[in-house]
Amino acid sequence: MSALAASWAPLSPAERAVAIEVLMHGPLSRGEIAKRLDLSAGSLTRLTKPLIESGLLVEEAWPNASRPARTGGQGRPSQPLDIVAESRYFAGFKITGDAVYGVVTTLKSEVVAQRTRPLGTHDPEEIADLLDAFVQDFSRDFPRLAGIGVGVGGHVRGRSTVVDSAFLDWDDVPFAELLERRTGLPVVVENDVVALTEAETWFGAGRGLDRFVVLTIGAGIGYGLVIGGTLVRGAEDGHGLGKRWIIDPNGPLTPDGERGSAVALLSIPSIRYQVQAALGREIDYPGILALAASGDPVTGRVIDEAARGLGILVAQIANFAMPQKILLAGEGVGLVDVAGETIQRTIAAHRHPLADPIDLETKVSDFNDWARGAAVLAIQVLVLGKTDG
Amino acid sequence: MSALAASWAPLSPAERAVAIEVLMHGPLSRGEIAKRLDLSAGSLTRLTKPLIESGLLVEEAWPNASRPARTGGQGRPSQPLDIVAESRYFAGFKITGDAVYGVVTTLKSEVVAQRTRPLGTHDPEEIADLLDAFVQDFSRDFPRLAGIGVGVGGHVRGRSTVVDSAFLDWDDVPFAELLERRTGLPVVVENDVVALTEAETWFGAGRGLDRFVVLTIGAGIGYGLVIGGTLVRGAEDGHGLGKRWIIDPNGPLTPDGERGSAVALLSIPSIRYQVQAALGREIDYPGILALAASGDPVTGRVIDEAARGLGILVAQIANFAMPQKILLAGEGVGLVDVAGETIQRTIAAHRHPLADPIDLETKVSDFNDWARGAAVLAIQVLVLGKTDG
DNA sequence: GCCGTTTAGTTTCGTGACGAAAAAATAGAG
DNA sequence: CTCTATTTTTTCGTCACGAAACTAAACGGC
Repeated sequence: MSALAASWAPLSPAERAVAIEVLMHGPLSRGEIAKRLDLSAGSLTRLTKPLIESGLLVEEAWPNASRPARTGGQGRPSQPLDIVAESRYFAGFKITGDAVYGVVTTLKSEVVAQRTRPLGTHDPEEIADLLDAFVQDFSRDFPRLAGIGVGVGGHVRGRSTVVDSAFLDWDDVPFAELLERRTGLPVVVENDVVALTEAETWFGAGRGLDRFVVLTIGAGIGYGLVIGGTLVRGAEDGHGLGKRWIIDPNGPLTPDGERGSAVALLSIPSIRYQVQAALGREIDYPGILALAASGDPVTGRVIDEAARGLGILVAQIANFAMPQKILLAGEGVGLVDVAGETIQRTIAAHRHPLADPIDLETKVSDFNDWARGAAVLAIQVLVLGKTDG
Repeated sequence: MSALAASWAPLSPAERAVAIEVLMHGPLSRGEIAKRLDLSAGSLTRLTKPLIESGLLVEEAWPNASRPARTGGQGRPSQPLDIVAESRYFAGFKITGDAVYGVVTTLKSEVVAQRTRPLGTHDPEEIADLLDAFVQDFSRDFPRLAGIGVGVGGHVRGRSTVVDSAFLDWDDVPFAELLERRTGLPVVVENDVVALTEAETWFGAGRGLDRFVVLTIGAGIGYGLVIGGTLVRGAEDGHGLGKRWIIDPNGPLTPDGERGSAVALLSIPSIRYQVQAALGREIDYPGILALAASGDPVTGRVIDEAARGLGILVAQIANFAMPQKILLAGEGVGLVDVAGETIQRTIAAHRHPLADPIDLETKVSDFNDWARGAAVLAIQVLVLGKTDG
């Protein structure tokens, strides 16, 4: 069984399309898949056979005794196919400057285990050792680990090499190779925002949407644009777009980012920097939000400015990309709870009153969600052979 | 010959890809096309044969006596193929509220004739009659007219029906049908900005670029975004995006567009409205630009505000879409000549100093360029069977 | 309970697009 | 004139696909 599952043949383009369709849109009968992919019924018999034999798909089994209420029609009942979520497990990691976050997910991207460890070093070899230890650990519970995805803040080339990463101080580190040598498993390395956006597009808030934007607020500002269901790749991925994204030329100046940039206004370190400079003492981000919510004027001013900046950013994105949905994610979205009204008011001021309202979703995400995003990348690349990017 | 050329079989997807490759990237040998499209040499022999027989392509003939200097190599010389530009002619029209602009182009989108006529009515039937007269006229000089493209400001459905057009006061007019009935030629109707953007992507400033933006300034503001070499279509096409595009919530209020919107700041009617209100007399757009250039303070203030608005707009587009090039087109680009410095300064203020400089191209375009864009759409749809959109 | 009806899925067969490889064409070099 | 290099053509085998006939599995009417 494990040996059989291990020998998944590389999928043909048509098989891949079938697998993705089932993975993204739940159980589907052959006929339904045929309609969606514009193929003949005969082709679907042909395409699904090897996928079922290899264990990637199963015919959905009804409870032996009674079937679910028929949908009314007569005729032979359709036979929905579904992904065997547990046929393979994937490890996903998010590496920050301070810690490593690891998760194990099924093929359907459900997290079944997670673990965190602080990082005492930025040395690639040592971090690879640490991740290897994670993987060995995970392997005990999930022997059928099929691949590893790694997300880092920074620019990644060829899904394998970290070209540069400010948080880690890396420069052209072939991290996929380092980790593959240790674990013997295939490794996919990608920019963290790219990974999170892909994950949300396939399994999260952006599922099935044609146009979709992910905006992350955390140590930096991340931006992922999906058009036609596909992530738009650009040279700017992981290049600190947010540092250059000037929202207000007269805005605050902070150590990170240009004056008035998205990073300077919105990122957690910049907000802490501003508040701490004003208060004259150390305070963490949740503390700042609590202070602002309780009416503290100094903190409130900083948060208010951040909220206005976010409103402008969202309005600009909405104006240019016209996404069906904008997802705010990252560790800094608590801002929305505290200053949601200011954000909405600012958005309204920069949009036509008759323009379509923006579907703005906020997802309180932690670093494990980033790790899950990396695991989704591994699923895409390793199981389905998705190659672009 | 004419009969043969008239019977171009519909192209298969692979043939279409070959035709488009040759059309867009000049004369190419079979081997070169094979490399670009990732096909085998044998396939190229197969695919090019019917295209040559149908007269769409030719083997480039060298001057009989002497060949051009060989590229150095030995071996059988390659045989470049080229589009027969004159094998078919296309008519393109731009309909404004005041006039109809018509051109005739070759397959390579070279304009070989053009004509203008003022419009005394907005009645669809009468305008169709007028266009029919144009076509009859053009047909005398270019009997091999193969199709007609029509560009209108407004929202167009299915490349055939004008859903609404503010300038013409049309509402669900099946204009393609009206014109096809009269001329007997296939007609493609499309939003004018879409047509211009496609034309510039295929044959103009955006040729071969992956990311490209067209921003038009005229009676309104138009925005065309090309990603991955393909125009991004959205529900907003022709829906007056510029009216809602708020640049400065405290900006001027004019009859068109929302206060401080792109249209209110930049469009020709809005600029004229502002200047005329201030001067208390009628003045045309070139006159305004001349006044501003000569240092008139009243006009200068309006133009300055427009220039700053344009700078912000360009900076936002650059930040968000990261295009390799932004093309400013339309009848209102004269603004750039007069206030180029202000525009550049404003762009710089809203961009990081280290961000890649923006490749900003200005094209002084008149209505005939819009008409040419419509002809390009007809080429895409009618000859090459491009169906999306 | 048997039989038509209906819908889902399978099998068979023919077509067509493609690549691999051999062959032909066409040039320059010696 | 022959050899070699390069492009193009031809030939042939493979494979993916759709059409259509066929089988499977349900329901309802009698």
